[in-house]
Amino acid sequence: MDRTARRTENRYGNRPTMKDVAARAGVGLKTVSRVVNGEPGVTPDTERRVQEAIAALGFRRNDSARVLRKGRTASIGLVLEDLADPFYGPLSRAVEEVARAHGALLINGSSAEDPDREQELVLALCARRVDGLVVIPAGDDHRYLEPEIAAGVATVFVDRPAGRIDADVVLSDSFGGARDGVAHLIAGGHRRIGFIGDQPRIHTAAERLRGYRAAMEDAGIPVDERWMSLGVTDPERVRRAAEEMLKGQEPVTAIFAGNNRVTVTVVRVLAELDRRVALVGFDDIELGDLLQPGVTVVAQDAAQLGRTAAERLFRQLDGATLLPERIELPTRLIQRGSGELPPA
Amino acid sequence: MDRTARRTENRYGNRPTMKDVAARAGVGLKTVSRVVNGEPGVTPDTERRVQEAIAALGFRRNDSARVLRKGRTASIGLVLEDLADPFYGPLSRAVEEVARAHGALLINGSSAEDPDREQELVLALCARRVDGLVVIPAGDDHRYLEPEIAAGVATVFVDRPAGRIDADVVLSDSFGGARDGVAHLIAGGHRRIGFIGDQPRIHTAAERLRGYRAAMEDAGIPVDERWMSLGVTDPERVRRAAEEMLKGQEPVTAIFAGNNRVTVTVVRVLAELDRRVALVGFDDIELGDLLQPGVTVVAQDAAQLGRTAAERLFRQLDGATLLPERIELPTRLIQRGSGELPPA
DNA sequence: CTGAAAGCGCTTACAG
DNA sequence: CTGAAAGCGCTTACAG
Repeated sequence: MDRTARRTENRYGNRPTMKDVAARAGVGLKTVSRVVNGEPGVTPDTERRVQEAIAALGFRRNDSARVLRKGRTASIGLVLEDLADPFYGPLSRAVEEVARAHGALLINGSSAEDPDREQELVLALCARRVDGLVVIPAGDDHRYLEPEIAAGVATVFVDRPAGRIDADVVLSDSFGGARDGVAHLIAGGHRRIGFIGDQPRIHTAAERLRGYRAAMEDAGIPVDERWMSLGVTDPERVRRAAEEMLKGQEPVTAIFAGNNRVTVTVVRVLAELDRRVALVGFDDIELGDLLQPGVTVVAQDAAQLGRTAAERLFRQLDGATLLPERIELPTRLIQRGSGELPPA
Repeated sequence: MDRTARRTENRYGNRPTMKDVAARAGVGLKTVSRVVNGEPGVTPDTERRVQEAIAALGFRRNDSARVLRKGRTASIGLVLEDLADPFYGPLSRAVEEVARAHGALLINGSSAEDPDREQELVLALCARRVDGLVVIPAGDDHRYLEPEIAAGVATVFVDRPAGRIDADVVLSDSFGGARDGVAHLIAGGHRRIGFIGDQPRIHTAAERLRGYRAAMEDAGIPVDERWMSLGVTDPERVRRAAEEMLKGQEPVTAIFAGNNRVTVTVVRVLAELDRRVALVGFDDIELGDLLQPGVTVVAQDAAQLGRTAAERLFRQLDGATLLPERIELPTRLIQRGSGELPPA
């Protein structure tokens, strides 16, 4: 190998380039490019010489350079709240599968529910010139994305709509799902029903609360302010909220949990109780069917959410001129026991 | 919105470049570069003019071009088996956090436990010139990575070692963890203990089986071949395997489940049974403490696995000349009831 | 069938 | 303090 003194201190660690391959094979640069990209118009003999040089040098095309020239990076960005939240697992995988089918790589990052961090991450992805973005927004003002979208970055929001810009969004029917779940509890005879949800600035949390209120109102049940608690979903806060509604003279007899994180903690709190309290949770949870009682949930299809968003993204990229659309997926009530417990 | 005729057929959608900014501000290209990168040696007045031009044009630096020139992409690749598997959630997040602390983005992809797909993905990442790779390998021959590593791509394997190359690896003590878990069952009086694990070609599966055998041998218990079942971890296969060991004259009285996927299915099978069968699972599972009985597990720290690997990766990138190392993290037996059930 | 030249949008190395 | 030239490793547009 004569690669030692080739370049001074190495970029990309001294990798051979098409130029090196061309020199070794005794052909022009463009011929190497043709062979590497499988373009026609190279005689078998020339091709063989080039292939040999490629193998001997261990050449691998630098897609960074290719991207610069071609203008598309064949990569998309996925910004979500927390890579470790089980809700995003199937969603991420679905996005990845669609991306893969379109030959694109997935750049993944978490906003940690922080609008500034979301923006920082999104703009970093734009600076890398991802072809498109799938965003589960943390913030409520996405005007910072306008120049990017105008410049051609395909963008689809998932799970929550964009703020102050008009963009595609794919979401679950949070309002309807919560309303149905709460109506189910009411149908079971409950009147004092608690709602524990995420921070009210988060669209899904607000929508689910709205669904809760609608179901209560439909049934003519006045809502006590103490039955509703919105805030961060860490176990301590949720635990306090649940305990608060469960004590006193007139405790709630049922709880609607606003998402999977809340449900898990409420299940823990209820397990410690000496009386039975009904529970319906938004989002399905693993093993929820094997608890005693099984956890009744309003399930949403996270994979379908991701798939729909990613497919929409690639339709944008394929040049379809689409007007921004709002796609809402239905939820499904799964009865497993906890939501069918009668009032104490 | 005027998104209809938004794109012509342009590259990067007609974005302004540093050249455009320079022209508008009436300065040289290099001055724009200085301002954009916060380099010193620009008078306040010049800087202001450039900033105005940047704002007016909506300029955003193209990191693709920057990368080509600088030689480092400030991105790392993470290849795992399945983005949707809860085991990888905390691991991914830990890798992301370390990457973020080092100013790098994370490109994420699944191998679906297919060696060819792993290689394809890894090489695609190398073609994008990621600075480093964190790989949970699906295959057992990674010689294809040799030229990449020689060219300077930092590489750390996680959860399973690399095959046929000498590379850093961070893993949990699968052998010791499984041995301890099985020894715990034996200490509880069990002698007919089943082992259901992943495909034997997967390192962790083989190691855990070895741990099972070691514990049995230490206790002087001859192992019946029918007590061991290795294969894919889809629910159908695991269910059949469990049912097989649980029937007949001399059924197993306890099962050791080789990973979280297996545990979840075995829990389901045991829940349908009219007799109590003990269970210890490798990997912790959410809500495992709330089942009846609670699921005893050999827990590994997935986040720590990811964090350790990523930190090691960046130490490589920071130029430390490190010999390939094998870092093994301890596991922890968590008793919750299922592993303490006596033999029938 | 083949290749030299120009260019993608930046940074580097250098000169003023 | 400022900027023109060269170059990163490819592809595009063109000419032979």
